[in-house]
Amino acid sequence: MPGPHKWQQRFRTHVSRWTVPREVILDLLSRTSKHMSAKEIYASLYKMYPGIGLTTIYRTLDLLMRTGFINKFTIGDGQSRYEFKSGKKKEHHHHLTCIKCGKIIDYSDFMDEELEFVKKTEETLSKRHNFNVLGHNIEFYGLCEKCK
Amino acid sequence: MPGPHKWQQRFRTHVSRWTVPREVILDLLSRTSKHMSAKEIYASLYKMYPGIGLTTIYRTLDLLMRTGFINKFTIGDGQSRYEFKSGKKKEHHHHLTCIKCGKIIDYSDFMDEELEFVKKTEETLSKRHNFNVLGHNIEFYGLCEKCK
DNA sequence: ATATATGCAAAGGATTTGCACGGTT
DNA sequence: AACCGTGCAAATCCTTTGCATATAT
Repeated sequence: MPGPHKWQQRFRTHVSRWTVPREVILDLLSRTSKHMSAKEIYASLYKMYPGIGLTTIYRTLDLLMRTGFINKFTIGDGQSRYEFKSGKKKEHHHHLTCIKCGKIIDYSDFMDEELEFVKKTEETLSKRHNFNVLGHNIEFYGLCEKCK
Repeated sequence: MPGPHKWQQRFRTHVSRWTVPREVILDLLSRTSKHMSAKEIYASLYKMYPGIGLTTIYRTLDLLMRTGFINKFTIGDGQSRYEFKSGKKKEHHHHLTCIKCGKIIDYSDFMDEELEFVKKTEETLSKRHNFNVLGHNIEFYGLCEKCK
């Protein structure tokens, strides 16, 4: 078990045990800007941490999503993808996906209007439906330059 | 093969052959307000049209999505869901999902702001990335009243 | 010491593919 | 007649579950 870590505190208060798999998975996601699938995370971690199991990755990702550390989304290619929720406005983005070749483009323009729209919607949905809103996914899809 | 149908024309110009499975699937989706999965569509059609295959349903849904008749989306329970794109403002909606029990709430409020936001985003994304934007999915997720 | 997390193997499901037959144009 | 669409069965692929072991607190 590595030494003290920046998330350990927050993690303990929300969840429970701070373990190596949980640290390395969260650490990996916080460092990449990619939308990683469970398999990709597995492949990436295997180098540093052979012996880690895919099952643990799925379980940890689910836990991290439920506790608000990461976002989960699906973009039609059959596998779920995950990304770190940084909280920094800069790093927040949405997706534009090609339904033919699977290409994903991140965009983070219009954030001022979008942010306002999203915030307002979240608040109202929370109240109206008594939901604890944890996150959102906004996706536009279509055919990219090459595929259309 | 049923008689002439309201979509036949539009379908032919965009796609190709007008067949029974294609008609019944599109017809079913146009009549329901549910977010149906392939399996549910299969079960629903089986009564009227025994002998239809699940494979055909998947292939037809994919075709209908690619040609802009329906929307496809996923909400975390592992299966894709489909809904008719009516074009009518009233019927347009987005989703609020509980990540624990899987409950889906449709909401169609804020449509004026949202519509403007969506339209503007679509236009800009189309230009900037040279995309043919076919649709969008906006989802908020969290814990519902019972699960939080 | 005790409750929780992990890893492996197997199970479960959704979706896709190959191929011969049938239906549209 | 030619080509496209369909249906079945098998194959794939992602994700979840059962259970014995290892680990955090």
